[in-house]
Amino acid sequence: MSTKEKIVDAAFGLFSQKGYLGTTTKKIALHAGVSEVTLFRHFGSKESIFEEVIQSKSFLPDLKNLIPKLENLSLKDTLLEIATENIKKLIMKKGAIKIFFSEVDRYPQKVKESHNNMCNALDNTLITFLKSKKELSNFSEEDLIIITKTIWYLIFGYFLDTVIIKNDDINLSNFRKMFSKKIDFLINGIK
Amino acid sequence: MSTKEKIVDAAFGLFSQKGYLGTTTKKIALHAGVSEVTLFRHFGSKESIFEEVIQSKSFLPDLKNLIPKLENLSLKDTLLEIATENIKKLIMKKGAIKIFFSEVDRYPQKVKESHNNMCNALDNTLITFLKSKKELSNFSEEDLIIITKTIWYLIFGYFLDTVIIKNDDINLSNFRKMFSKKIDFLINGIK
DNA sequence: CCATAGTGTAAGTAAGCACTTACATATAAA
DNA sequence: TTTATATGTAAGTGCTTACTTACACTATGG
Repeated sequence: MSTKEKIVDAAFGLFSQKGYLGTTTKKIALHAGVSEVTLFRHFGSKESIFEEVIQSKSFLPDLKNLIPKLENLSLKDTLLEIATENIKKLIMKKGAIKIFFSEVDRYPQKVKESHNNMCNALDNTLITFLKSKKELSNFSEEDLIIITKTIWYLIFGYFLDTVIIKNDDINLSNFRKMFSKKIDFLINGIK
Repeated sequence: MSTKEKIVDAAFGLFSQKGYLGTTTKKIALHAGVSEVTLFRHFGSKESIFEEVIQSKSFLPDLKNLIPKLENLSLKDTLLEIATENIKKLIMKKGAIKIFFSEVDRYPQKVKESHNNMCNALDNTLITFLKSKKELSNFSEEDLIIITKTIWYLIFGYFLDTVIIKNDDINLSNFRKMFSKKIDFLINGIK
């Protein structure tokens, strides 16, 4: 791993745990296993380390790779797979998400942009996919958007509640059990 | 308003916008319209100002006041009223919620505690209420918990997405329209 | 052998921070 | 009038921070 990468990795870990202001260049250097001067020689300032971190650690969800696997599944199983895949992704990117939340006001544009990209990518892929399901063929575009948001909020709400706030680990099989029930309710209604 | 209150209010505003480390005692004093020394005479340290802020600005949702109004409504309208009431509350407490999110790692116990209290209060009131609805009499306790969480995540997810991340204002009538559809799907199913 | 690029150590700088001290002022109760 | 209480101003202390400068070391390629 190059010196630059070591620095970015260390900075990422610290920023996500302690926030931007709670992280010192000294600690970044220490965690990266380099001297503080080296850090400034590579990046010039703490600010530009942060920018590099946001750029390199932000992410787009890649539902596209998942779609082939879903062709022959029922609507319920499909949604369950999508939810599982996404919660895994969220867990992997926990650090980045924490940074986004605590630095929203420091870098409003970047955070907003990144969030919008992420959501749009997710929404579009999911909507396109839902359109192709015969069970949902009678729904309007508008309705599908609402259904998509519903599913997304269920995943995101659970993630924030459990991982970010309670800081518990997610047990994937428990998550699937829970989510499976929620989807049941959504598909069949609670009435 | 007493000097103490002025200080706590100013600190609250700044903490929620800039975070704990991003807020200086100088700025708190300035915003409160008092001198910095006065601030230390009252609280002794920045830390204890923060503690006062968390204590005085944290909140429990009070669904209880709402319940009488809900007696004669349909399940759907009931849930819609509850959601509306809660999103209003969340908006009012936006600042406190922002502080919770950005200071989770600084004060894990307090934030966790506060969050758990809030969620439990909400869950319990809502579950008790749902139990009383005849439409839901055939559901188990476990199912009702899941339904409760589903509703809560829909509200919370929307709030975070719109208010915290996008920093948009919530148009209550739009929210109700959206949420009404989501509840329709939940009650009647999407199949 | 020499030049270059990347690194380390040590020391320091200027600024900002939480917090303190000393002293003056105002108000209101005794 | 005196006294206690709450405030303000001004100055300063000690610490930490991001960032700099100067110099020495090592490895690699020509």
